[in-house]
Amino acid sequence: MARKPGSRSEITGPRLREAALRLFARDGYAAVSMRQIAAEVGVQAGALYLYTADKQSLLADLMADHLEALLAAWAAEAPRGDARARLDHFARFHIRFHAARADAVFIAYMELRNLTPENFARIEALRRRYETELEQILRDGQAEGCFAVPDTKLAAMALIAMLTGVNTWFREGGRLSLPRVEDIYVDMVLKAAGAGGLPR
Amino acid sequence: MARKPGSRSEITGPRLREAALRLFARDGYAAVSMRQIAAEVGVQAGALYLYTADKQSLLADLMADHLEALLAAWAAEAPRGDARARLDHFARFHIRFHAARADAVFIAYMELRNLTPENFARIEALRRRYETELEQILRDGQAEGCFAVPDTKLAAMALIAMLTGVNTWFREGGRLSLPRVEDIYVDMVLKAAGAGGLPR
DNA sequence: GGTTGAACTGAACGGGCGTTCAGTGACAAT
DNA sequence: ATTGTCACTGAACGCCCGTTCAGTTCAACC
Repeated sequence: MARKPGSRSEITGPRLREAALRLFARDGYAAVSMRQIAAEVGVQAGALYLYTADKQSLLADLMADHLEALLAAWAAEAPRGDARARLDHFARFHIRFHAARADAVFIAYMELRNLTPENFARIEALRRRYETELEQILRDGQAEGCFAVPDTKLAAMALIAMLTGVNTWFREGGRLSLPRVEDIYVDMVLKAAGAGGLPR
Repeated sequence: MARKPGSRSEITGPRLREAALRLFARDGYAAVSMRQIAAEVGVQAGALYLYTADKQSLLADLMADHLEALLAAWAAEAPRGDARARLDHFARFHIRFHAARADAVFIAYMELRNLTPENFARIEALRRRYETELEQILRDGQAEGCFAVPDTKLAAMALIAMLTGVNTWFREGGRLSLPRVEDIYVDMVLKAAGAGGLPR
């Protein structure tokens, strides 16, 4: 037996990426073997190398794709208006987007140290572009006088850490719905920025 | 050659733990071999098993020791006074304690999935005890009427995520001193809790 | 100074790792 | 019906893994 009946690269390729994403998120990059991934795909390990150069670039590509999708999704929303409204929008967008892709988010935050220096630089640049989006909102709000933030760079990182933290505990079907969680976090984010909370 | 001159268990034991802590933090539990740790200690791999039952409990013990030290240190500070003052104190304590033990903090947050279920339960219980400390402050402040938090449980996790995020970027000798960072974060934490910021 | 036991070595165990590659069966085009 | 190529197998490569253990050497005590 060599080629499997019905096998096609447009199917196996995506399946490889899905399996790798799920397993890397669950067990960690270093703890997952190519043979495990192959078993999940339903293929022998050697066949994976038709779809990725090696294990390292499989990880790097998953991370880069996630961050590029994040930036593209944010660019597509392109909120206008005053800084307060844009910060509200950013917080909701961040929670929603990250909740929908928990595995990719987890990998993008946990597996940075398993990247080669070149791949790390590529990924880190993407992450920084996203942070800058938030920092720009904070700077604008500071200029408009509607925020009171001691340091926009620190505040940007603090708020992103807070928002991303949702992923560590949020589970669909839990005590709170996602829109309710968004409300609560938007309230805290706006207050932390000195823009008052959500109207109650 | 068998026993090394000058070797003593009171020395090798701690050295094993220090090496494991540093290497686990830098490369991740799964990516570090017992032989690497042994080389760092200056000993053959087999000798490590005089000091730890296996690799897994080496990790679990490092994490448990860290969290127990955290709880003990917080208990020792035992702040009194109104909720606002205690929240201020908590934020400063958290940043200071975590900045001083970056490696242990990193491991305690990143290596949870490498624990056996029994060890995970042990560690998770310790972490939850710490979260409860903060939540109690928030509940007290809510009762006193000096905080305005939509959900104390979520707020506790949000604030801890924000405070722990300092460790991802803070480096001694950078743009901001640690006391200055504490001030900035205390301001954001108090505001997020609805208690106004730091007086300026 | 002989004895005891703690501290450690070095080799071995069975197994899994990432990656390569010659071979092979299934499909599409002719 | 034949051909060509695509998708995949299965075995192999050299290497490293966590852990065990018989043997060796040093330090301390009597």
